[in-house]
This record gives sequence, C-alpha cells and structure tokens, in this order.
Amino acid sequence: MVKRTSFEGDACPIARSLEAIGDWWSLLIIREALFGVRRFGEFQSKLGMAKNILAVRLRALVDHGILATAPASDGSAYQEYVLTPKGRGTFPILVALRQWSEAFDDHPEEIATILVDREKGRPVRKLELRAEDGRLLSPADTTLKPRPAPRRRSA
Amino acid sequence: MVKRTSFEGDACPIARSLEAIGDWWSLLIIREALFGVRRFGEFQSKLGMAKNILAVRLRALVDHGILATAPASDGSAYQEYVLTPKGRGTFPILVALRQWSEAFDDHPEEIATILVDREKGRPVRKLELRAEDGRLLSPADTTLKPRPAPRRRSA
DNA sequence: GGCACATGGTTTTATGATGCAACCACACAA
DNA sequence: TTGTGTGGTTGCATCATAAAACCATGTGCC
Repeated sequence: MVKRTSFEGDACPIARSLEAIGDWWSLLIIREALFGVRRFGEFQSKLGMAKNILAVRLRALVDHGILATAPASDGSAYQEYVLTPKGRGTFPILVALRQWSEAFDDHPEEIATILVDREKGRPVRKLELRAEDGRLLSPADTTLKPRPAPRRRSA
Repeated sequence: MVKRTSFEGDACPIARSLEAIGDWWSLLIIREALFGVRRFGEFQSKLGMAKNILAVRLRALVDHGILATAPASDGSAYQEYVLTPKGRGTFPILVALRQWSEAFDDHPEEIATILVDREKGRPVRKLELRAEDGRLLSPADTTLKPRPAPRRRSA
C-alpha cells in the first residue's frame, strides 16, 4: 500500500487535525466559507480549482463535520455548504497562518489584505500563547504531558 | 501543466503560508524540530516516513528559510537541521491546530498529550484573537481591508 | 591502513492524487 | 421544446508519494 499515510489513529492532535484539514485546498475552502461563500460554483470560481476535486473536498469536509449541507436559502432548489461550529473553530488556525505570513514572508508587499476588527477598522492583535496565570509563553516555556486518564464513574 | 497549483504569487497570506508548510509532512517535521529533533535519522524514525520524501521536505524547508543546516554540534561531521526564527514562528500555528483537535475531535480520548506551561505544569490557555483595545473577536467581528500602500520616501 | 557498520542520503519503480476537459443531470425560463 | 446555467461525474494525462533497493561517506575498532 502506498496510501497517502493516514494519521487517523495517531495520538498527536496536530497529526489528527492535519488528517482533516491538512491538504492544499481544505483550508482555502474554509477560508472562503468564513467569508460567507456557500455555493459550489462560488467556491469553484473564487478558488479557481478543478470541479472534481472541489466536489471531493467538499464531501470530505462534510464527512469530517466541518461543513454541512443546507437544503437551500435563496429559493433555488440547490444545496449550500455552511460551516458547522467545528468549521468555525478553525478560525484561529487561519489567523495564525495569516500572521505567520505577515511576520515572515519574504515578499510581504505582495500580501494584499490585512485582518481588522470590524468595529474599529484597526488591525487585530497577534495571537499569543499564555499560561493559565497569564504569563506569555514561548515554545521553550512549554512542554507536553501525557493526557490524564479520563475519570470513569466506576473507578 | 498540471503542476500542483502553486500559490507562490497569490495575494492571500493564508495561501502563501500553505505554499511553504501546507503539505502533509512539513508541519510534523517542524513539530519534531520544536521538540529538539535535529538529525535526519531522528526525523525519519520518529515520523516513520520514507527517507526520500524526508530529504525532499527538508530541502524545501531549508529553501523556505524555515530550517537551516548547521555543520555539526555533537562532534560528528554530519549536518543538522535547526529551526530558524521563521521556523519557530510557526509555533502558534501548531498550537492552534492542537487546540482545534482538542476542542472538536470526534475521539478526543485518543489524544495522548496535553500542552502545558513548563514552569507550573498547568495546561495553557486557549489562543484567542483580540482587537487592539483588547476586545475578544469572533470571526464575525473581523473583516479584511486592503493593505495600505507602503510609504515610500519620495511620496 | 583496512574492515564492518552506521548515517545520510539517491535511484527505481509502483500507485495514489491532481488537473483539465468533456460529458451528464437537473432546474428553470421562454 | 429548446436553451441556458448550476452542480456535479467521468476519463485520461501528469505529478507526487511511498517503499525498497542501492550507494557514498564517515566512524569505530583492530
């Protein structure tokens, strides 16, 4: 088997999320969905991707519970693809990717847009990782621990 | 051409970052590197991936300025792969992926590790997006604006 | 120096994924 | 009923990936 190395059973949460959204198109589809895109043709024209893989990706995202198909909305009998809460939960991932580009891209002048807070129109803050008590954490300030066993009733 | 649809010239910063780290293995390699892995064989055995694509990925990450090759460190004349600042800058992306899995995975009990603050050993806070003035922002509270033209000296 | 072995890859070959174009099914309108 | 637009599926060519074999260099030991 040469199957593209599934991470489905992997214990690492990063690998698990990549299993769902780790391919070239899925995150871009989610990005468009966060901007309100819902229709097949709209995804296809905005992303400029082949229709067959768009169909495959949309199905996979629906299977993963990231998108859901809604029967209609504008009257036409076609279906739409809307984000589930799980899908909207990817927002920090997209923001992190965006901020990484903004901070480290070799040609930042080619980046066309900035993410702003809608109310004030001002750029958002950078995402930062903090400890429970509020201290700012760098990668070196963190470590991994085994997950505590889930408490069972009859234990 | 069927070439895998490069996003190199794309104006969207998310697409640009996916161009560099949007494939199956790169983020996992970076994850290992953040844990201190430096040697080819160490990446290969920990990730269980084919050596040829590991070689291709490492080269690509070096080309993108995410890893750098260091001449040695433990005496042996082999080379090592160490993260650059740009590489360490992906940390929030990995944390966001991890937290997304923790929050939405269908089988969270299979996740083996939790990210804790090294000093206290307590779980870290969730990443959150805030406005300049500190307000917590949801996706709907944000919007995109065209990037302001860079100020030139002779303008 | 010479030999075995480990490290760090490259080459070969098979298969899965991607991209494009063509085709098809259905809804809606004239 | 013919036409048009949306929303896909199917075929085929090409690319990327994976596994295993191979190879080059370094390292340890005598």
